[in-house]
Amino acid sequence: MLDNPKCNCENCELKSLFFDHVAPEDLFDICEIKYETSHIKGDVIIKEGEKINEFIYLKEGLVKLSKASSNNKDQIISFSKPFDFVSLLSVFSSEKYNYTVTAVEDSVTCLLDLDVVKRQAQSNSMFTMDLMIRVSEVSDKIIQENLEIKRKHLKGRVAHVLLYFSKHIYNDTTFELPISRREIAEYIGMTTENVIRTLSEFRKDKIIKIFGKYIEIEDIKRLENISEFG
Amino acid sequence: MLDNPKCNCENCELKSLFFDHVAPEDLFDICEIKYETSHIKGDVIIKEGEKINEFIYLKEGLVKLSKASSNNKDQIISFSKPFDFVSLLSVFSSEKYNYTVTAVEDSVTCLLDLDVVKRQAQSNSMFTMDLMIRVSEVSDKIIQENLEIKRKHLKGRVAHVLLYFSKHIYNDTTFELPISRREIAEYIGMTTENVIRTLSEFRKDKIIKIFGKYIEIEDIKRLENISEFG
DNA sequence: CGCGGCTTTGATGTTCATCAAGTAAAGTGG
DNA sequence: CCACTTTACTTGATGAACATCAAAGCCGCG
Repeated sequence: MLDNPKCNCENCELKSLFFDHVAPEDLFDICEIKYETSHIKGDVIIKEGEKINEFIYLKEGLVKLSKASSNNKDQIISFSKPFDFVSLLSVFSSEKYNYTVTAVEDSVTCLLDLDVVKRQAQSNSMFTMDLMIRVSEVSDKIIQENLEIKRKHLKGRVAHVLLYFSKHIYNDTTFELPISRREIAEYIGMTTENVIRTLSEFRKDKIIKIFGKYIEIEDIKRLENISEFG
Repeated sequence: MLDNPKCNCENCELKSLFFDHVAPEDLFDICEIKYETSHIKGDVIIKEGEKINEFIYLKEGLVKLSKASSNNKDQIISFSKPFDFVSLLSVFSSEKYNYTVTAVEDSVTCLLDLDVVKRQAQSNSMFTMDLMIRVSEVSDKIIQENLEIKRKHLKGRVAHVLLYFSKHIYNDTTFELPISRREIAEYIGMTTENVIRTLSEFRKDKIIKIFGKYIEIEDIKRLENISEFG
């Protein structure tokens, strides 16, 4: 029964994140109703204000969490890859999504009916405990990251973002920036022009190399120094 | 048994927040080991870095949640009164407290042994669900509040803080500011001098009256306008 | 009483946003 | 596939917003 070709949740690498403490037969029920969706870069996965009907989690890719502000300016709250999941945020405290989630790389999400998940949560305390720990971790990360950025100036913030993608997302000193200069600006709360100026300055100072969206960190020590004290 | 004079949790006005779904006998066990503590204004209730041994919640008063930054500057993350509880944040995702909690008004906290609470959480899914909803709400509030502040300029931020205390904390257009000008600055990410200048400006423009820590909002419409667009 | 922290105001300089203008890249419809 | 349009990127010049420095009065507390 668990070999049902439609249901490969047993082998899902994310299973242990949420479903370690769910009985196989319950997992099968959940799995039966799941819905996997592919999104290409730029796709809006969740729109703020929409009613929450599903429990959504990210299987592959990279997404941004944002909120529309006045005069069509967005604020980017955080980025998430699989394993540090985001749609958790509103799911248990609100009827509607408070934030928009957009794919910044091609992504795959898995949708579960929220009522089924809630039912499971109400009857299976170990599962609920797992969820709560996740919710707590995700929130904590966002709050801490925002504090970090807040206490820095322009250069420190740009350096911070570069190091964030290098260390936390790509594990490489060379990577393709998945977002535009404007999105960096929306994330760190500065203007696009000043983000560009700062990147150019880092280039002139031989701290990074820039080829369009491709970034190569040449002098990570100095970048870390700027992030910390600049 | 539930009339045990040492155990008045049955009548605690916070009971329904966390303990609606806890069986009376379990509640009694939890209650037996509880520890109520009074703190005067300025007392540090939780220090960042300390090991988390208790589940702490605020019964009375007002506290601030902060984090020490470099060169002895603090960043204030949020304020909490009873019912929107804060120590929840780290409790389930970390071994140690990530933030410092300080009383900004005389406060009373109730401490429960964390293991006992965790044991309850692991066996009582409705209780865990209640907790999770709380964690989710608290985090969401903090994130949203920080976004609001971030998108505003100096004047808008100061106006925002005044309205925050007026509307969310005191429900009155006249109130005593529980925090110093410096703490306002630490909360909104500006300098003390500029906070003071802005308050003085509001006074000159007859938007507020200032008597030391006492604030009287004279023209709330304009203050709201400044908060929104200033 | 005097010391340290909080508050206040002014003068000055730095950081950053805004405006402008041009180039490159990427999507769009015929 | 090419002309067209839009969006992203880049640099410079200017001014506004804000931090920093300085100095003085105030208040509470040991």
